[in-house]
Amino acid sequence: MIDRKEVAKLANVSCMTVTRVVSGKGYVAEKTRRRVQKVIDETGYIPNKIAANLVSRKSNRIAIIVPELANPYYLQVVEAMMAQAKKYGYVLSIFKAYEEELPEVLEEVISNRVAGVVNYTLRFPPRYIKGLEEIGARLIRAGEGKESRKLSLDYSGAMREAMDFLISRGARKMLFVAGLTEQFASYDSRVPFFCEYMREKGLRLEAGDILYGDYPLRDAYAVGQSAAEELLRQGRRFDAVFCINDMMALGFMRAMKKGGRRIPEDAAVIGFDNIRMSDAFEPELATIAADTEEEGRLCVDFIAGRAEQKGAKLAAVFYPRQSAFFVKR
Amino acid sequence: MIDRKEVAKLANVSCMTVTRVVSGKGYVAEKTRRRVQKVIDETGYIPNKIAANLVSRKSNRIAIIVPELANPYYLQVVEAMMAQAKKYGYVLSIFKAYEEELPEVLEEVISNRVAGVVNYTLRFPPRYIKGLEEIGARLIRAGEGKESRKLSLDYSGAMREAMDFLISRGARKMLFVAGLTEQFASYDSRVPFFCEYMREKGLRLEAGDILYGDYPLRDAYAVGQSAAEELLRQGRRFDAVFCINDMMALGFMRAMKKGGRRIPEDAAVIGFDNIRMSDAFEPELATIAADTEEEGRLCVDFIAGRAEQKGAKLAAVFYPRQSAFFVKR
DNA sequence: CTGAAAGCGCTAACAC
DNA sequence: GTGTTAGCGCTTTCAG
Repeated sequence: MIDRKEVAKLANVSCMTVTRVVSGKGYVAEKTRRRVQKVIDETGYIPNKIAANLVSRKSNRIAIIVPELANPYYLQVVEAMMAQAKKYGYVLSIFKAYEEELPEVLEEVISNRVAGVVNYTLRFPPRYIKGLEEIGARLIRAGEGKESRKLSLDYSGAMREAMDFLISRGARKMLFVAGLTEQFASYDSRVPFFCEYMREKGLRLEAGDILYGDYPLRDAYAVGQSAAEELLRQGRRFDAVFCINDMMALGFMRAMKKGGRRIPEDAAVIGFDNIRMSDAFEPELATIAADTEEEGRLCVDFIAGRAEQKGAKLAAVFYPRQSAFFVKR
Repeated sequence: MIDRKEVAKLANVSCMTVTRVVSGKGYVAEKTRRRVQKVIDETGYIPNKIAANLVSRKSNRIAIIVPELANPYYLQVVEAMMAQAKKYGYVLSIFKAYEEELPEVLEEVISNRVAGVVNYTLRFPPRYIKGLEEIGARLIRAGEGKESRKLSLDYSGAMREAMDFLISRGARKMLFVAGLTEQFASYDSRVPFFCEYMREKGLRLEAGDILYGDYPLRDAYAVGQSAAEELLRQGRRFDAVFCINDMMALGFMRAMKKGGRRIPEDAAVIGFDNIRMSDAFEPELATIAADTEEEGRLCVDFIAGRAEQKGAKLAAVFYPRQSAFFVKR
C-alpha cells in the first residue's frame, strides 16, 4: 500500500505538504496542491487513519453499547446516529453488553480511544468512567448522577397523558410490565412515575402490579409473552398494561390473543419506543417515545462538542393507536 | 493515561516484558509475570490498540456494509456475527451505503485497515477491492465473480419447494415483487430462478409479473405497500406473491388488507429473510431464508481465516406459515 | 528468559 | 508556502 512518503516523492514535495493537501489545513500553493492531488488520485493513495489517530490521540469512532440486538428500536437509534455521524466523519461501532460482558467491552472501547460512547445498557463501573474521561471520550448515559443527566429522556408528560386517556375510557386497574431485572429498572424513571401517578389518583397499587422479568437476558418479545401467560394463568383482571418496550408489548399482545383475550376491548396495551413497525400489527400498537432522529442527533452533536454541555432534555410523546382504546363494559 | 513505559518502570522491567505479559506471547518468568500483572491491575493500565494496530498493520475491526437500516434482518445478521466475533476479539462497525455513498465508506474502511468486510449492498468498484486486498482484508460478497462466491446463498431448493407448494394448492398466477432497482436485482439469483421455474412448469410469465421498485432508496415496507396498491389499482389477478424480503412482504400484506383482500385466501404472500417477528403478524408470514446464525458464523470464521477459502454454500429453507396457505376457489 | 534498538505512518511544532 | 525534526505507544528483531 502506497504511503505518504511515496506520494511526496512522486509529487516532488515533502510529506508535510501532502499532509496539508490531504487534511485541507494549512497553506499550500494552488498549483502545488493540484500537483499533489493528481498524484493522490493516480496512485489511489488512502491515508492511514490508524497512524493519524495514534498521533492525535483520538479516533473518529463512536461506540454504542446496547443490552440486546433483537430489538429493532436500537436499529432506529443507530440509524439516527449514523445519519448525524456522517456529517462529522464519525464511524459507529456497536457493542452488545450486559453485566459481565461490560468490562471487556469497555476495555476494548478505551483501548481504541473512541471519541464518544452512547450507553443503553447498565451504568459503567467508575474505573472505566475514569478511563474514558482520561482518553477524552464524551459519555452519554454512562454513569450515575451528572453523567446520566446528559440527554435525559422525560417520560412524565407522555405517561401522564396516556394514563389520563386510559382513565377517561374507564380503565382502573393498570399494570406495568417492567420485564427487566430490578437492577436495570432502577436506572429508569418510568416505573417510579407510574407508581406516583397511581398514588396521585388514589388508585390502589398491589403487589405484583409491577411485573419484573429477566430482560435483557431473554429477549423482550419472549419476556412479554411470559408475562401475559402468567397473568392469564393467575386469572388476574386488569384494564390496561404498560410494557417497557414495544417488542415486549407485542409479545404480550400475542400471548393475550392466544389466550382468547381481545386487545384493546379486554385490556389496553401500551408500549415504549415507537418502533417503526408498530402500526403493522393488529391492533396497531399505541406507544410512548421520544423522537429517535432527535435523540441520535443530540447524541452525536454532544460527542462532536456541538451541543451545550448541560445536556438536552428530550420529551417523549404519546401515540394513541388502536391498542390503547380500552372499552369499559 | 498511563502507558507501557510507566508500567515497566513501576514493575522494574523493560517495556518488552510488559508487552509479553499483556499479549501472553513469549517467555516470562512466572514471578516477573505476576509482578507486572499486579502493576497493571493496580494502575488500571489499558493498552493502546491504535499503536498496536499501527505496527501490526491491521486491526481487529470487521466492517459490515448494508443498504439500509430500517430492516431488522440486518440486525439479526449483526447479532449473529457479533456472537462469533467475540470469540476472536473482533469488533463490528456498521456502515450504511448505497451508490454514491459507497466510495467514501470504502475509503474509511480501508484507511482503518479493517480485518474484513461483509457486504450486503452494491458490489465494490475494482479500485477499492484492490485497496482492500492490499491491506489484507478478507472480503465477503465484495465483488463479482470469485469474491462473490465466498459464502453464497442457495435459494433454489427452498424456492422450488415453496413454488411446488403453492402450485399444489392451486396457485397458477405468481408474481415476484423484487422491489429493488434492476441494478441491485442483477446481483441476485432469486428473480432468475423464479422465471426459470415458471418456464419449466409452462406457466406464462407476462410483462409486469416481476415488479421492480426503488428499494433501498425507500424503505422496504413502504415499497411493499406501493407495489400492492399499484396492483390493486390495476385490478390485477394473482394467486401468490413473492417479496424480496420480509419487510416488503409485510408492507405488501398490509396494503392488500387495507384494500379489502384477504391473505392467504385471496393470495398467498411469501417473503425472504425469516425476520424474528415474522410470526407475530396476522397472518404469520411464510418466508424463505438461510440460518442467520450460521451465516454470521461463517462470515466471521472466514475473516478469521478459520474457514476454507473456497467459500461455503448456505442453503435457504422454506418456512410455510399461514400466509402461504392459498385457497383455490 | 529479558532488553535495546528500530521503526509503523502520520502530525505538531517549529524553522526557513 | 514549504520542509525538518521529533515523537505518538506499541511490536519486531535480534542480542544477550
